[in-house]
Amino acid sequence: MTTRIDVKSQKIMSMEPEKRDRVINAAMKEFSKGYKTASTDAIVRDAGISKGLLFHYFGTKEKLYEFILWYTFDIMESEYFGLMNFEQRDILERMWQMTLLKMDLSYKYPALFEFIAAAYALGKDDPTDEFAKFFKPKQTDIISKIFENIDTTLFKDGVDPSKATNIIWWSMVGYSDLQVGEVKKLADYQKEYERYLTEIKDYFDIFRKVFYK
Amino acid sequence: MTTRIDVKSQKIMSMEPEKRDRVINAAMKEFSKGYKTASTDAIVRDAGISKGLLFHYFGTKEKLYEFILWYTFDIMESEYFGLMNFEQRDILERMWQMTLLKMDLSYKYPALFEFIAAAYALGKDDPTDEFAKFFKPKQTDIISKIFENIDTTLFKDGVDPSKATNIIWWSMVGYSDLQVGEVKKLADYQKEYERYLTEIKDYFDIFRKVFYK
Amino acid sequence: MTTRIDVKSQKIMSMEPEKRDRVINAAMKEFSKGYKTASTDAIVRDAGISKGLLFHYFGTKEKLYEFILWYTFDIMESEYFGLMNFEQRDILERMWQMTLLKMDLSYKYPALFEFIAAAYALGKDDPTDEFAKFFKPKQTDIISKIFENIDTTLFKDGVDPSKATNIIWWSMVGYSDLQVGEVKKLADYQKEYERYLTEIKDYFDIFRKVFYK
Amino acid sequence: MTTRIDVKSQKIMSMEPEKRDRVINAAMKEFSKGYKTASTDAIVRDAGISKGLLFHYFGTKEKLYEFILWYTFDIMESEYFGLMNFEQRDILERMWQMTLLKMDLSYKYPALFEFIAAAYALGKDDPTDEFAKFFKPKQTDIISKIFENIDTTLFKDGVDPSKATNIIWWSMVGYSDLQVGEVKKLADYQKEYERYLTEIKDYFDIFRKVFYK
DNA sequence: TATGAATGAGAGTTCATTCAT
DNA sequence: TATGAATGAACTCTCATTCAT
Repeated sequence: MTTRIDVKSQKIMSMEPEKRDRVINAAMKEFSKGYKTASTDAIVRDAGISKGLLFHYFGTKEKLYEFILWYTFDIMESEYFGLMNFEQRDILERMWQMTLLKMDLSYKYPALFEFIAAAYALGKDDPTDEFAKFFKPKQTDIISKIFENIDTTLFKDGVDPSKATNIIWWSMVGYSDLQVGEVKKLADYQKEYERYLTEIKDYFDIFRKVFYK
Repeated sequence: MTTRIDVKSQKIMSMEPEKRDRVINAAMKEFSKGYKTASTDAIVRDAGISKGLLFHYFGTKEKLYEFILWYTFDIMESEYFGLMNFEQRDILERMWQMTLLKMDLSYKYPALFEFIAAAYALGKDDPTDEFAKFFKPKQTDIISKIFENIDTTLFKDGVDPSKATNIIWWSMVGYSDLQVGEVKKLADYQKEYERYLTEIKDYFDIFRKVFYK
Repeated sequence: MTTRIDVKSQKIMSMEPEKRDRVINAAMKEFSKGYKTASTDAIVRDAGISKGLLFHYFGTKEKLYEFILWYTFDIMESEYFGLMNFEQRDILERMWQMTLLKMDLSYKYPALFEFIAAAYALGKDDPTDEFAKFFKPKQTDIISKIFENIDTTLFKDGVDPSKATNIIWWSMVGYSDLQVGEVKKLADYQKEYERYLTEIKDYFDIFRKVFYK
Repeated sequence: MTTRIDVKSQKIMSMEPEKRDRVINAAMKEFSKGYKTASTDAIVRDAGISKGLLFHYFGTKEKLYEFILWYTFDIMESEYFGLMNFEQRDILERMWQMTLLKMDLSYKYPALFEFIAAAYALGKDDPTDEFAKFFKPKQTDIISKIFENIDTTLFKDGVDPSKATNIIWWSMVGYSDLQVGEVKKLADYQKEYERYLTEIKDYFDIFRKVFYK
């Protein structure tokens, strides 16, 4: 299937929400190891449900994976890109928003970005190639929207705004990857939240200074 | 085992070089999917050897993986970091060197950087956790060496050289990831080589303009 | 491992008893061919279970073998040596008891003594060498207990009781080996039970006549 | 095949005798572990020849095993049973001869009796069932010849000569098994030779005393 | 819904056997 | 003869999936 799944209409949605969240988080965490490496046994153990129930709701491991993929995508749309204010034409302000939203999401779905990273790194591991066929381009669309309609007049003359924007983006990604590596437990994260924020702000200050008029 | 393997003294080294390269490249390519997903059947098919021979030389899938890990590391040491001129204290020049070296390596070992990326992304998938225990820190050491003893006087006042350096690094990584995604066949690569080089040079020009005095 | 396994606490003990017995008897029978020759396929076919289930309960062929080894040992302790009356100081009476107990065991576990014989003959085939390390010496201890504290005054003067005892023991073993070779099916065994008993009694009569005062 | 092999006319006999003996002894030793467990690699390593050569001479592992089986049988016929003096009607004298012959054979072919014991214990392991079909009955024939035409008048009245003979036989077997277990190295064997002989003589003295008039 | 014992196709691994040299 | 690298069928073991309860 290449078509997008309607996450809301899936069987799993009839499951009691608290239990459902356990399943989704367990699956997200386990699939961060890659599709094949992920064990359905580990998922049910972590979620505290039986093997049979998992398959009652999802049918196959592949469908479960697909569900998590689109569920993740929905979250990204509604709680990440959807919350962004694209009226803001200052790309640095726009990205600062993103940073805040991303940090909130990391807090809410601890395995979210690790899962997405694994899904990216392992396009070939994706059995249906669903990710490559639809997800990746879609993600790219959204990302390009981030770069659309920005106020290029803010940039110094002689600085290509598109390349400068890439640099800003890659730096955010790079910093964020560092963080993902460091952050393992929620507790740590809470303690470090402020420190991370300050540090990111420093980078934005640099960008403002060197790229902007 | 946490100890480094002496790649040169492995059984496989007694194999006829042309065949050996086929095996190594096939394994590198297949393991880019992640350890578990990689199929020994696919490796032997791709390398044009029998199942038995693969296991005659490597014993287990895990040992084969470990070999590729350290083989990769050796390449990186001798043909990447080892060839860098650390006398060059201008960080932009230093990174320009790296870029050229990296492009040559991509050309020689088509699956090299994809394999490394997968090994990074899937630390948990690494059965021996060899990568986490030794490889990653070692890589980090090398990377930090890249940032050592650079000429900070070249930077504009008010630009933190360490953060600026990070930005340059992340941008290179980001650009390189884009490329890895695009480049699939050797033919394409050769055609695009010049274009990539020009584009990277543009980024370096920007960095020089905005970060340097 | 050299340590003894607690047979009662093994996973297999949670299996439904009737099925468990089928598995144990099938394994005992198959391992009578020697560890390597024994096929897990044959065991599951004979026991009427699936491949997966066997490995669910035992993990590896080796652990299954080890289990059977110690299970056998437990039987021998509790249903053979444990039931002997060592108060009886007349060695011929003592061995007569043993003979009866052994015949009952053969009846209950058809492959028991064949398995033990194979385990003895193939110490080198024992992958863990468990048998050599612990089982054999232990068996020897028990056997020596059989020869302890016997009433040597019953023997004629000029007959070394220790050597006479050895002769009795070896004769029992020899006769028993003959029987094991002959007995294949339970049906036969039942028919022949009485005949065997009478014949053994004849040998004991001889021993009594020639060795005792 | 159920037919006996003519050992002398086998391809291997054209091999240089010294090398041939190395092969035969290595095979005998290795097959003492049982047919399946025995490794052709171990045999060629031990014999100091190449894999190819072994298969050049024997074709298959099974044929090698069969050869060793019949070679063993030939030895037993020509250097054991063939050397016995069946004119001697005193069963104790007859068995004393056997003991001496057997000890000499153990000395000459260190793995001979271990191999035979394994072949006996593992009739089922014998892939062709050659042993069960022909070898075992033949052996039994020879053994029964040992018990034929003996002077029963030497036995005390009231002692069944046939049963007494069995007792003597089983005792010899039992003692011999003990020895096989103990004797591992040739050096040891030489040292212990005299001691073994004396001990066996003691047993024969007992038999003479208790069974004979 | 909910369980988890049971299944079997598929993957890794071994080793007798072949064959180019 | 003699070699040993190479082969592939057969074996052990794994894990997504099913199904009786």
